[in-house]
Amino acid sequence: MIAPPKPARPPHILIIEDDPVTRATLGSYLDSHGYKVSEADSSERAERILADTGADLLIIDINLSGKDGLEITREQRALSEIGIILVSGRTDDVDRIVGLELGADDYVCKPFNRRELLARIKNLLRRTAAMRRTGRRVCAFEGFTFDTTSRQLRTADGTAIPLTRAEFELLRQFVSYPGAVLSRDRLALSVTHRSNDTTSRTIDVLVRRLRAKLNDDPKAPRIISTSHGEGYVFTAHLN
Amino acid sequence: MIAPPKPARPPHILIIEDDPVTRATLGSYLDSHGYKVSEADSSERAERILADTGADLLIIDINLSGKDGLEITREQRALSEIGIILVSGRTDDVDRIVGLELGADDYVCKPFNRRELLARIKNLLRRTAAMRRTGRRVCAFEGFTFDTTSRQLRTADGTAIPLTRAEFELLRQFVSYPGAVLSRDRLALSVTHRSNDTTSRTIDVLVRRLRAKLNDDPKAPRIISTSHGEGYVFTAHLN
DNA sequence: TTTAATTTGTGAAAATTTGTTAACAGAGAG
DNA sequence: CTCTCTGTTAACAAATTTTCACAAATTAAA
Repeated sequence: MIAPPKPARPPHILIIEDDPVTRATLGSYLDSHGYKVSEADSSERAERILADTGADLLIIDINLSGKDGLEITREQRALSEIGIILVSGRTDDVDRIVGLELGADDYVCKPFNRRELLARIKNLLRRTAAMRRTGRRVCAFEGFTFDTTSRQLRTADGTAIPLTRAEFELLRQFVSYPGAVLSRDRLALSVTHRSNDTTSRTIDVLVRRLRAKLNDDPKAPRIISTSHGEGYVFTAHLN
Repeated sequence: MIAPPKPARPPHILIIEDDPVTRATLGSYLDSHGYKVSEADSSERAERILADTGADLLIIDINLSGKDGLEITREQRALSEIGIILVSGRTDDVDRIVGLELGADDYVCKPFNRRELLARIKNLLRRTAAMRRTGRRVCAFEGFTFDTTSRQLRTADGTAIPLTRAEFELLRQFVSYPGAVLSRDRLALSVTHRSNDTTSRTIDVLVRRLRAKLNDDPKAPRIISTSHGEGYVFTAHLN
């Protein structure tokens, strides 16, 4: 068995805020403190970013047009243990309590002190990092989230796509070694229970089925590419 | 090898507050919500309690005579990852920021809303749960609570679901090793003491009955997933 | 460029494993 | 002793995985 490499990367913070000034100011402040920052002006954009790249922590303005911050909180908390900090323009007890009871980790009112928010972010990331270690490992790519603990693959809108054991093992291998060409032999090692000879088409058939579930066209693959004569490569952008 | 049952505790909250009225009011409120509550009027008594019984979460008044709340925060954070919520009579930006930067998870100002504080406590305990999980006797998942001491399974509304001995042993194995694939052989070992019977369908039938009691659809399982050719996995996330 | 050799994609059948129902034996309670 | 409940087994249905035959694509050679 091969140990999965764990590249150290800065925590990824997604700011969901429709006021451009607040968003940009906060974004550059967090960026200057070494975080990877993404910005979204609506729930749709946010969901897109989460599906594509995932995030470690969400900073959500509660007063968004369209789907509001509380709704996003409810949905995301149902899907994962991601850190959530709500930001509101009003000092409203009801909003605050509802937000916290939906599972938001924190609630700060504008105008907030940036240094205070940074301290809260640090503490929350420490907590969620600890949880990630003992808990689940989930990654996101091309509009899918893949949770290796609950063995679930979901689309951006949260629909679960059932995977068979072999499909799950295969995808787990791929996301563990993104960008690396994996030979059929090696893939078979983690997927199959039988001793496979070189003429076996098992992996090819499995790749085909997995591609179908990922809506990946074999003639122009974006997620699992074929490396002729060598094997297959996971070519989607991870996290 | 079957893991021996270890002692469980409901979350233990230690209130460090020198005003007797605030302390007693908050204490009985949290007690009525099912937490184990201890009270201390000084850092000395708090340290004594922590040394004697430990705690999962500290609620600390920042303005204590003698060693103050910030000092306690610094010391405890150096010692452990215990949850810390600071309470202050003043709305003071400096105190708040210093407290948070020392590693306090939260900071609330008096007069605080009890329901809000309860929500914050719940969220924080959920975050620190991963660290306390080792050796729990009671666990919760997907709307169920499972008590390995009283051998009871309950739904969210408190309805008891009777489990047979075999079903109980099976579920205990699953919650003891969440996310791990458990072979039929191993499961059979803990359920009955007849092992190495490859043609037996006993475990399958038991899993089916357990799934039925947990309302888990075998075609899209969320709690007990099948790992074809290997066994079964507990895939719900433990709260 | 054309052709041959090799590799990959595809659909479906075969082999294997799991899900389901019902019946059966034995332990324990009354 | 009879009755109920639990665990086990058998038989068959359904799902998963492997194998196979052949089409399509890619590479190498002429």
